[in-house]
Amino acid sequence: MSNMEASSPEPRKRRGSDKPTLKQVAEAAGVSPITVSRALNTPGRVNKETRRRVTEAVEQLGYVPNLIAGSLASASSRFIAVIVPSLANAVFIEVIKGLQEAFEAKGYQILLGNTDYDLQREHQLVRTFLGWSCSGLVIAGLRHSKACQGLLETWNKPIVEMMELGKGLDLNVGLDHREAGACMARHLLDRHYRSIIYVGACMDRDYRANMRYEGHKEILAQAGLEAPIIELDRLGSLEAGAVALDMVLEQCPRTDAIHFANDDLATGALLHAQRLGLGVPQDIAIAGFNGLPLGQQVTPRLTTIQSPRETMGRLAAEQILRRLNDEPITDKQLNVAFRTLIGEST
Amino acid sequence: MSNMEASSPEPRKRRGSDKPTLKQVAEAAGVSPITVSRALNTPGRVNKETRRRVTEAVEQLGYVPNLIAGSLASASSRFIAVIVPSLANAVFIEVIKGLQEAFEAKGYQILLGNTDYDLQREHQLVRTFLGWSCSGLVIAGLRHSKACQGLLETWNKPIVEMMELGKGLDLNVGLDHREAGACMARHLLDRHYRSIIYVGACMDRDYRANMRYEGHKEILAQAGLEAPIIELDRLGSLEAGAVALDMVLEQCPRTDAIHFANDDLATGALLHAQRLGLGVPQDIAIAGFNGLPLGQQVTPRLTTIQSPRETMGRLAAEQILRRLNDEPITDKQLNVAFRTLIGEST
DNA sequence: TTGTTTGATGGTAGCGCTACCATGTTAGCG
DNA sequence: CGCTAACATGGTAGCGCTACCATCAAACAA
Repeated sequence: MSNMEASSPEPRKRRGSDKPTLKQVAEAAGVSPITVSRALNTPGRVNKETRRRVTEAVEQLGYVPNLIAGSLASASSRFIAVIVPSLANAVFIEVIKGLQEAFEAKGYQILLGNTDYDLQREHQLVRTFLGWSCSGLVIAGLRHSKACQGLLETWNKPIVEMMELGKGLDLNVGLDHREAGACMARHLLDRHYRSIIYVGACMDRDYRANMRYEGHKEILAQAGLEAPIIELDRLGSLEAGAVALDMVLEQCPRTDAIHFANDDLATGALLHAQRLGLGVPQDIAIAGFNGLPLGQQVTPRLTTIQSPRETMGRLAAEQILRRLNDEPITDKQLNVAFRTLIGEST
Repeated sequence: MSNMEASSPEPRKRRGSDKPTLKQVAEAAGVSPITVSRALNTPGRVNKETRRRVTEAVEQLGYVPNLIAGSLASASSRFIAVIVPSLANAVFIEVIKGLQEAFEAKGYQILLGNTDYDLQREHQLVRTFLGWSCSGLVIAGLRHSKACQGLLETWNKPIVEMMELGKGLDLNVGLDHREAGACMARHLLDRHYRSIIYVGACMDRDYRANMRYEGHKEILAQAGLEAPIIELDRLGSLEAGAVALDMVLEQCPRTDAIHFANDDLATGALLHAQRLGLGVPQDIAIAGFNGLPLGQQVTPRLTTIQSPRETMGRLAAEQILRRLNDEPITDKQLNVAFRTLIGEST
């Protein structure tokens, strides 16, 4: 009567947690698993009474749907990959906020990746995120490594490249950095500054700051002026701005205006000028880029360019969502407008 | 010869993308799928030559592992859920940075959720994240809705509740807000301020600010002083700080010191005082909480309390990682030290 | 020799869910 | 009354991967 397998009465100890599954909910509710699935995902397609029984069973068992299994079966995960070069920069944080709000409202979950301005790391992140069957991808910048570019080209889901303007892989939401730099340069010339220096931080990596410098340089050239530049080899911060001011005062004492690559640097310099007893703008004028709240609260208020950060995030999200819902996209390339904020610092 | 099924020669059009799978890599490399899996996940367990053939096939096919399938099969996802009340606050951003760096280095991916200080939303996020089979959870605060608490209690993976100190569900990393508030109150008394007002923002939601107020109140009471408080009904910001200063000047003109719930408010007030031509600290002293860089760059420097934000994130991550690696945990409750930064604003 | 360990590989059987098709039931229509 | 459409539900067959066990050869000890 006993057989050879008697020593192993249970089929086999398997992996997996002991959490209730859809099947158990189905049994408890007296329906088939597929009906439970429908009751949870497309309630409209299920009879009201059945739905009630299902929700009851869910509550009673404390069932939490296994989203991983669902994603595998449906080959889509409601993840949106977001890849930015830095979290230290308030600009990206605000863009992310815009993205987060727009996507969360539609039930998408953001997977956040941070490249630290390293294209190798960017490629790695893209690979990983593709592995999660993301529904879409938002990435900062138009420049990627060749391998990464190839990976993205064959990926047939919506992609937004943001922050800068240009023709990219798929969708694009950005602002014209060259024009922004030119704009501020024009303003400084209008105010009769003639010895203008540009100060940036890590511009080999933050190449968008370099694009602004190009615009700046072009305008100065048209006015027959040189466009000297100082590059710091540390990321922008208030402290770095203070250091930069010292460098300018020492190396180019006749400078009458500094065009900073961002508000952190500019505000740091402005506060440092106060400590040094320098008048802004009488002794030296200071301009920034981004329009962070900070710059608008110091005295004198910082002249800067308001970049629409949350808006950029929101627009990027809307473009992706439009694609995902098969809605028409009128313009694959969105030029987000910026605004010049004239403070008293110039 | 023909049969009834002839009209459907192919088995059936199935879902799923056309991306290469592990199986195809295995065929290309002339090994079994399981060997490919091992070659990718535990290269040490595979012969060197076999490994080479596999990597070659991977490269050639452009294979990207489907992490969703892997997670389902292994019932673990290398996701870490991180739930914070707000992304608008620089404090949480820095904590997240600390978490991100520590987890990313070990190959974990953060799933970020934002409750907007809403316990209902928190519960919803926890449910969703549990559905992703996260390996661990980091959540801000010790207070959760009852349902959420229940869900977490039965979840047998590492949890860190952070930001505040106390006995929680599992692990805890935080600072003693009551003591921090007391500390600053003592400092203000030392400096002979006697008419001290506390100013907070949305303290029903930001209850940790309230804990600091409790500490503040206790110290003042010991000195026989009242502890008046003004609560703003908007979140902390530079602008809100300016508004708050106006309120204090109007409602309690004899105030000689303001203890703000955070640096944003305090710095906003400080800058506004300058605009009004008020001397800080001669006319009014100002103190904050957090030790954000901003407050250390204004003149006078802000007196504040340095909360170890990135450290808190890093420590939280380390606790989780220790659990995940079955390393011993000496203390389930970590009290992160804070430091009083005395500026010239008091 | 025989037994035991180690190293490399493979086969089987799911993980928990949803896409796809099929079925039955009721309503609507000429 | 037959025919179609709409609704409600169920069965089957995977999604792409890994846990678990088994196998087989080579190495080594007794």
